[in-house]
Amino acid sequence: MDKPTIADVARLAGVTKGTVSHVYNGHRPISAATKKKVISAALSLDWSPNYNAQALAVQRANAVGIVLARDPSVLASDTFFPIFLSGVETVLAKHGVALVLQVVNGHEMECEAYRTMAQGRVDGVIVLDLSRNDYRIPLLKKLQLNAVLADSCNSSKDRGFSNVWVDDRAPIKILISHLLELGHRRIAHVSGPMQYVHSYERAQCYIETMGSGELLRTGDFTANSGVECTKDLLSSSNPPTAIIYSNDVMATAGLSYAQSQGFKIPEDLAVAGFDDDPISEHLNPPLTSVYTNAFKRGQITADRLLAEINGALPESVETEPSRIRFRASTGDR
Amino acid sequence: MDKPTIADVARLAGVTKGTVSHVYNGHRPISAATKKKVISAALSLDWSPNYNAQALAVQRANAVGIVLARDPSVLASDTFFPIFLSGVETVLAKHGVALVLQVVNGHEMECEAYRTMAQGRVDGVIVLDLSRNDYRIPLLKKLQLNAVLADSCNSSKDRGFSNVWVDDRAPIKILISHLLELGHRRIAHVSGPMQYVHSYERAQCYIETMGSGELLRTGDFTANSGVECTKDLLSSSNPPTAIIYSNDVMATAGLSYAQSQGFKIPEDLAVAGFDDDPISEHLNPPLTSVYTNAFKRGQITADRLLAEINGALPESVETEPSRIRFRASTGDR
DNA sequence: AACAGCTGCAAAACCGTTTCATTCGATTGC
DNA sequence: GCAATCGAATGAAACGGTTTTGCAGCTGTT
Repeated sequence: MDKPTIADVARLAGVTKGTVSHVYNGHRPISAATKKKVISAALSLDWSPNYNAQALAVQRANAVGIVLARDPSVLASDTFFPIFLSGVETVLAKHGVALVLQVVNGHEMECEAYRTMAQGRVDGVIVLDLSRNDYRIPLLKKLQLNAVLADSCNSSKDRGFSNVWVDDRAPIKILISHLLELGHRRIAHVSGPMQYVHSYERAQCYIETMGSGELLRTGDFTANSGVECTKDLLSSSNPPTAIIYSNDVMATAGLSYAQSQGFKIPEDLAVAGFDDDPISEHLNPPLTSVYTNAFKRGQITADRLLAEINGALPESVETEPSRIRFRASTGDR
Repeated sequence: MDKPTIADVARLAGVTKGTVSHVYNGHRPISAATKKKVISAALSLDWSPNYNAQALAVQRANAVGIVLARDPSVLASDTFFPIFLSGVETVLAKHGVALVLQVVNGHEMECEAYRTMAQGRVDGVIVLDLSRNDYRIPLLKKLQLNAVLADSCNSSKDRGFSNVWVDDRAPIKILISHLLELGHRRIAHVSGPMQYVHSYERAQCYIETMGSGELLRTGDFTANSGVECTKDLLSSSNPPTAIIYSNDVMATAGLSYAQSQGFKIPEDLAVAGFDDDPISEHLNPPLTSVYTNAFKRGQITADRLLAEINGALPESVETEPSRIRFRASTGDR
């Protein structure tokens, strides 16, 4: 009734545990005859190697971790993460590696999560939502944990970790110049929290390109903050004619608010988002957004992490540039 | 430089490994003096027990699993799951239990995922997206895996697993009677795939309450299918004046499509969704939807699973009934 | 003073697998 | 025909903890 062990298989096959092990991992040549005996014994007992024992013996968990420090409602409206995750999983599945996911709130719990992961639970972690001067970097180094950072610029030269980055400035520049061509002069930006590298890079690029931060508002990626920032911008004495939001949830909420106040989109106000939520092209009007290829980034990130776990050196790799999906909310198509 | 082991701690404290172990798990009384020695030794070495070794010894992984068989884009637009997950994690974190998540595509990979989880990687699983006559139920029984099902009706009397269920019929009934009161007579329903219990229950209740399935269309929870079903319904010779969708993504896409065709919402068409996506109340018009309290359901589900892992018997528990958030898309507020 | 009953720790066995040094037997080369 | 070689299997020692057993040294009772 109890789960059979390798010893049971060995006994039934008339060989030793070591031989059974070698049959299954191919680290030593085994004669065809014994191989057959062992396999049929294992099959008849319905045996498969115990994960924890294996992990203990080879000192490898065959798992990687992701720690998310996010509020549930922010988590819910982020469409980047689940698609990124799918990409990660396609790669992990191919190598029989599991993903352990921890959603935490607060600095304390976050550190704790990394710490327990470092106790042999995972072989490495993927670090998302990178902050400028992220405190996790020294922590991870101290824990001697393999890690790959998902970054928004090539800032990790000397950090000793791999990073898989995408240029978050380029799409902002393109969006702005496109809006300028359409005749817009007062272009606003609703950013995410500035501690995040992605929010910061986008906002910084916006300021540099526009030459001013007058029409910059800082949101927090929630629908609520999208509405609040929009309200603030539109009620000013010299309101913008276009707003670029740092994600689609804020853009959608802002757009809907503007509509409810009688603004015609895009005639009175052009709107663009970021991350291209699958729903965005089905809104009314369809929302212009930046497609960041989250799936592929997930795959590349996982690939790098596995490589590093297998001994490769840290490396900085740039992923495919984001592309802009121009739609009716900016007057396109 | 290498990670310290329990033996290092024992040596430094001048005791044996067993004593160190007892200090940390309290299975035997230890004198205050030794306890102090051991703890200070552990602290100075920065030791903490190795996860795999512990798991092997106590035959418990201290982890639970979730396998999701979903297409990335469906995963991305599902807001139920991330919030449910947050609820699960709050409970797990409190008990130091990790979550291993596997996103798979296809029956084959799904079985494989459950199988590897059963090899000691997790102590139990949470089963989502239950199908009628779900093939996973016999599989899980065969694998002798603890499991809690997230169900949409109390159908699991004799299945031998705990289920945490919510009545998905009640909100449909309320929605329909509300729409009837508002004068609607032709009320349509866009469901999810009928193999899922939740989709089936909602659709079945819809048919029973309306007395006909004439205005029932089957979608797949994607924005695209929301548009297609809506197009089909609105282009019929006797179109509905109200549509209830089985999730908010389809509802939002359908609503936007109707608007783009010149329908005024809610005057020409009333629209309601399901699951109350955080963005829904910020749409234009705000979307009436069914709030299912995913966070709490996650907590309750995790609690049951942990109880069962600790020896409790399977049990069927009904969670707090869903409540309807009436908003302008149905002419409320 | 003898004996039972505690208490607190040491020692050893165990969890299920991998790995490493070794042995055994069959070939091969000279 | 004998040493050297080689492939295949063995047995024991890790891996890093937990749990059980056993023993020494007290305490307290009669």
